[in-house]
Amino acid sequence: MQDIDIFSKDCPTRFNLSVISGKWGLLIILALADRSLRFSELVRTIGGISERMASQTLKYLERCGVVRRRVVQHAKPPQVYYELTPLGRQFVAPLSQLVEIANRNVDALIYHHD
Amino acid sequence: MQDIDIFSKDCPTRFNLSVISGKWGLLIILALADRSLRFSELVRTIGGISERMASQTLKYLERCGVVRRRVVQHAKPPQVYYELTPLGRQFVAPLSQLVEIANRNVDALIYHHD
DNA sequence: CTGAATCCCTACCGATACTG
DNA sequence: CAGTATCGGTAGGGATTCAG
Repeated sequence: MQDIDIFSKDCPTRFNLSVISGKWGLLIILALADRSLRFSELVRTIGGISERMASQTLKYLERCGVVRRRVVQHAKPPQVYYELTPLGRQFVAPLSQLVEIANRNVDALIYHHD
Repeated sequence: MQDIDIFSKDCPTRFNLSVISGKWGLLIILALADRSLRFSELVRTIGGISERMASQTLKYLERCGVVRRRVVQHAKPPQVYYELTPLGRQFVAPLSQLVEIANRNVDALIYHHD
């Protein structure tokens, strides 16, 4: 714990938070919160996401150790499941809280023009 | 509350979360968590942020009702303080939790190449 | 001190088409 | 079904300069 300062320019934690700073990371993590999903299920679940971004973001989250990819062998057509790792699961609670806050204040939070 | 579905394509909440999805929003909110800061204090606090992005992001957060701008009159040179609104303060707790998780797992979370 | 203005670049992202 | 490949637009962001 000790010397980590998120306000420091080169703080690795700052980079780590990029798992949710993108457009889709947060949504994917929450989509997988309850149960593992197949690729196409995930795409259908998250309205507006393209297959390209689903694939790309999943790969990124996997590389960060947040998501695990599980292939069901001998299945035709192939089945690939995605699920949160224990590490990824830790993010669910605070992210859910953020969403709740945003929901509660959905009227106040709107961008006020001029 | 009721019908808000974050997985729906046009969910306003999804947009609202853009206050933290950028590169600087989360850091600014946490920097202002303890006390209000002047513009240059904020820039110095958050390592690596440019004046341009500080100004731009603050304006954005202000428009969203998360940050309030307070000008001290009759001060020369001018003093401008930024502070969280009650709405903004709600985000502090979950965001702190995210940072803590990222800190705890700073080694595991690193992007794994190949 | 507190920004606004400009320039420019890149990374992100959407759309579409294609593959095993 | 589960992706990859390619193309191109756009918004995010850095560097620098200027202004009240």
